[in-house]
Amino acid sequence: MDETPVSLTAKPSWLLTQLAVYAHRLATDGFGAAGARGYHYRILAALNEFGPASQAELGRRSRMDRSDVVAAINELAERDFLERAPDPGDRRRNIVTLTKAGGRQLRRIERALEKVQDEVLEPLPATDRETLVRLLTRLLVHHQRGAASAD
Amino acid sequence: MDETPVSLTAKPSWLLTQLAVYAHRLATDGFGAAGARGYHYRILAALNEFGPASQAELGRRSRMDRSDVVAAINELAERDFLERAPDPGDRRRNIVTLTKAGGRQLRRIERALEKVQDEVLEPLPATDRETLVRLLTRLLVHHQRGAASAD
DNA sequence: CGGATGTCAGGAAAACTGAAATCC
DNA sequence: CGGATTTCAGTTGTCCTGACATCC
Repeated sequence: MDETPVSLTAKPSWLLTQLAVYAHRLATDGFGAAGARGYHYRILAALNEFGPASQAELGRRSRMDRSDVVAAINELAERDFLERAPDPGDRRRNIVTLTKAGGRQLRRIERALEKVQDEVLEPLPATDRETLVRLLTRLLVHHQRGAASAD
Repeated sequence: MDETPVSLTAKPSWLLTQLAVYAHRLATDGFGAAGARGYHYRILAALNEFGPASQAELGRRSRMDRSDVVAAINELAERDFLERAPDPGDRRRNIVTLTKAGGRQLRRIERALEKVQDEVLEPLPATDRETLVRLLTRLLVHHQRGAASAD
């Protein structure tokens, strides 16, 4: 059980692939500890960030397919984490709203994710963590623009 | 089709989740363009980085389950991208070796991934890209240590 | 009519579990 | 014996496609 050979000349693609696998494993554990899965977190977080929305709009904001939104919302509604009501102004749509229990569940998931985060970012000092978050934010803002909306 | 509402106060977990989905989508496209998938890339890259290895060792280095290594190696061997020979010193093991065609396939995949990378990193200037890669490298080196080896 | 929405059926790739046979 | 390796069978969660009925 000796040291792992770690290549320092590895391509960024390899870096990202390996880190993504590792982070995904930890995140899955975090979701499980909160009695949830990734789709649940993304729906709840989108509702909390941007307020009530139609299912299609939720799909855009959380980068989920509409068909998967249906299933996830069914599961969340069954546990009273959100409410689904017909839109009086547009009979095609359902307006999805976060409930108080849903807010509590979201905070539970976020606490689990913060643990995961600390674990992943453990080798970096605080300033570097901030730098990393700042860079990732810029990436997301750029790529999110024009991906959703049209409500 | 107006602007997407982008929250700048979003939690890092939300950031990472969204970016991971986006990057995964692009990476899948890249793999497809090269006639491969993620598991193939990870096996080929691990062979190229660290040289011939047993299947179990390959699984550790590429963070793959041993059972998935079997299937991926079957598919790669069928296309002559690698060779699987019994280890004369340990009859439990197969020694997997990258072929010339496998090296070419790896470079094809890497070219596709570089395109994806440029697309993802597009909003960042060169210095910020270097910073990001440096931070990610530090994370991977830290988390890789003690995850594999024992050959 | 085109376009958006909600819904359902199903597929592909990834990550994982459990078990068996073989060998050190 | 315990432990490692290869292999197979099967499960779960994610991402995606195609289709349909409904409504703007």
